Amino acid sequence: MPELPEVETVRRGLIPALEGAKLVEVVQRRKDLRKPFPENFVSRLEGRTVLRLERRAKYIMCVLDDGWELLIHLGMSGKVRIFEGNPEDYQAHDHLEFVTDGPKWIRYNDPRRFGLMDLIAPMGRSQHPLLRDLGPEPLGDDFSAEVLEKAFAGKKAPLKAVLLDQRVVAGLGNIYVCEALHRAGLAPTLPAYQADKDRIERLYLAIGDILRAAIAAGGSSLRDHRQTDGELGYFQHQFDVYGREGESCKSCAKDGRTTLIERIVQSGRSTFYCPVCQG
DNA sequence: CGCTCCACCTGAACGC
DNA sequence: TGCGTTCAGGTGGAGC
Repeated sequence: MPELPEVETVRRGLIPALEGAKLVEVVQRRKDLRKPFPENFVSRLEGRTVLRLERRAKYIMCVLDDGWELLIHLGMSGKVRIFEGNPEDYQAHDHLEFVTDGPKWIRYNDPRRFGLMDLIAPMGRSQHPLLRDLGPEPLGDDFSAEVLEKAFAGKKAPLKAVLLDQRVVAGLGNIYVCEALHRAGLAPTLPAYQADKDRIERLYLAIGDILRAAIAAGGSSLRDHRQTDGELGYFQHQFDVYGREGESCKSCAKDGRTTLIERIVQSGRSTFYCPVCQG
């Protein structure tokens, strides 16, 4: 499910409930998600205070008062909800609960269990196997057209596949890659090394524009994504291509042309694009 | 190493 | 109504 804008929406939603709050009780209902929970997960969290919530790529990092960090990845279907006080009985796939001294009740639900959690030792973030190979944050100072240019050099994989590679730039997924390529007017099938400076500059700008707009809309809700209050995200209404196979291209329509969005499969995943303005 | 494919898991949507 | 098939926002390991 969640790409950078959805994860950032969840992080922002969690701030008022978790920053400065003590975890007075942690309820863990199964031993694993995609990976096993860390050893003694509950006892290592109970009594800890959360100092800050940060985000790296699609990971939420909870910085704890003992220097350790709780790392959360939502996988495809992970959801975090915040309740005031004790919510009614738990439902299927409610795998984890955090009770704070707030008292806010934070619940992690993940039907497909592609999510994962881990504990990172103090100062261990840069060595962590899930984090160490990540590329730059697309909304951070380390990301630029030059970074893309270097990453694209010599790569004959299509732009779609290269932008999904978290080592190139961290946080994009299937939706926002499709949308960014459309906004930049680039064919998803173009071998990365063939993209010239001009196109790369457009792509760089498009990525930032799309992500900022999506965060402002609370992310995109297709099936699973919810904000932490249960509210939907709204960016799906602004999609130009994603999920719009057979519908008309909005930017072509502005130029007085009628063209239809197409769907192809690249590295096993749907790509939506306009064959005319992404020529 | 570069690249593609597949499995991991559940549920929703669709066709018959 | 029910059953089988397909697909889904991610990721890492297998395999070529």
